[in-house]
Amino acid sequence: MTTNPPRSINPQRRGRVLVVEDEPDVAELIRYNLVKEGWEVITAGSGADALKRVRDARPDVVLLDIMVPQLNGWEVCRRLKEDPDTRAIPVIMVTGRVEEGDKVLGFELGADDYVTKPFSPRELIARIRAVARRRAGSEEDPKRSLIKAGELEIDRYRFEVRMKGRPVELTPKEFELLAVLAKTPGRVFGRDELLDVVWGHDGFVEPRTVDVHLARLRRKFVLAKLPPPRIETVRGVGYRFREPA
Amino acid sequence: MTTNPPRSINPQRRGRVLVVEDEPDVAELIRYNLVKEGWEVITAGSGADALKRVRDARPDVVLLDIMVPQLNGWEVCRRLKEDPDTRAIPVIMVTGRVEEGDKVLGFELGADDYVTKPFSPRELIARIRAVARRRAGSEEDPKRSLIKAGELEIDRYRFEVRMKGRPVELTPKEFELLAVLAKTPGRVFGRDELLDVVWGHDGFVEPRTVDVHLARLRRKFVLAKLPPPRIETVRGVGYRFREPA
DNA sequence: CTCGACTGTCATCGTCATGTAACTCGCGTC
DNA sequence: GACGCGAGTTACATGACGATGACAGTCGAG
Repeated sequence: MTTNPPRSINPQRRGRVLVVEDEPDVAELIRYNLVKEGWEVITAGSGADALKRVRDARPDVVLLDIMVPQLNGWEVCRRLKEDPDTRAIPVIMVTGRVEEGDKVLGFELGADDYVTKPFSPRELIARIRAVARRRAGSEEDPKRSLIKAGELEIDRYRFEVRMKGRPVELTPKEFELLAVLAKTPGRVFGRDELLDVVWGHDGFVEPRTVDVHLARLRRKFVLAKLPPPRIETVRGVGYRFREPA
Repeated sequence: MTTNPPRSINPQRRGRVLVVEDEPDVAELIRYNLVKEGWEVITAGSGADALKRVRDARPDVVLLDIMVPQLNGWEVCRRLKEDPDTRAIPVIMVTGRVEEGDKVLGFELGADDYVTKPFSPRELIARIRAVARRRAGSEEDPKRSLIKAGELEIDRYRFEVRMKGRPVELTPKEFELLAVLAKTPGRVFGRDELLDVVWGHDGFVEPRTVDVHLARLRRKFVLAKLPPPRIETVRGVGYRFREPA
């Protein structure tokens, strides 16, 4: 895909992206890459401006830097998600640093995805495509961040996991790991892959660390006298969540 | 082991990295750390040299210092990304300064990531891993990861093989062997060829080892009371997966 | 500041995947 | 039938890999 040489300019209309970014260099960089991929790009330099542009330009995706003047990214996101009229528009947050709390906070406020600086153009495109596709497919589910697998329920919205109806307290990393695995049952995730998805791209972490977190995850279920989630180890490859089938 | 040197068995094969760096000390430091992690490292001391090495050594990742003689890093990156033949190879820029403008420029030229000096070995490894993995993933269509041959299904996505709908547990080598053979039915693969594809170019393995793995492969099907896959032995030549025709 | 929660890394240990040699078997030719 | 070659099979040593426990560092709450 990335190696499509004969792609002409604007091969197909992909949609409209609102880029909220106060730093002109970065904004221009993003615009350049998006336009090259066939997206229509509009920009806003401040939070207040962003809200205005959303209303009159109705973008398909909002790319939202956290540190913008007038209204910060969190606030803009919150307001967008409050308004029934704009709630359905996917928001991708752009953060300069990965702070654990931020990630949780972001999801609570309804952000649909995250990118942390520095990011590669490829990554950015991929995420925009993903959320845009998600919206196109199922128009309504900001609240369907609820994953069910047999007796297991994972509620991203509340940051809560229940097994047989009983809640299990997990740390952010454990939670994310479980959520990612359970979201695509049967699929095997390599350690590096999990690091990418869960830790993001700023984490310089040993792949083995994944093991440790999974061990802790499993133990918490056992200590709560509950059956642990069906996370299987695929030796030499990675981990997988067993399908309920 | 009587006929083999006692050591030099690579712990794990990760891939090949081209390090473009004119300062020998730095280059050596990087090499040391990468080799320790199981990477194969080749080096280039100038931009012109780098381009040459990329063409004949086909690295999986290029680590590119900006300030190298003859052609600077930007230029090397631009040329790599211009050539359809090398465009897909991920490039990580190494910059001495934290200039925002540099980052932008780097991305416009197609760099996939960058690190700024001074960087920790860990960070370097993490980024190389991430970028290499991303490329490996993006090359293949997830739908095409499913191979079907009669009653046999090979699902790379789940790392699972099913015969008549029933899963058969295989080790990585067995899985890879079966997948390679089944992907091109009818075609005869020599042992050396299979070693190349499945084992990679690193460790030197006896060709007869292929036999052993195939034997284990077949046995696993028999033990599962399932018909073994139609892998035929072509005496004096190699093996072939019989077409379902 | 102290405490505790969370996280990342390392060392250790048991298990299993892997590579190799040795032996057996089948199939051809003389 | 003896022989030779190549493939199937078995047995075994090795070390790669994953689970787990211990420990240190970080961060935020109080």
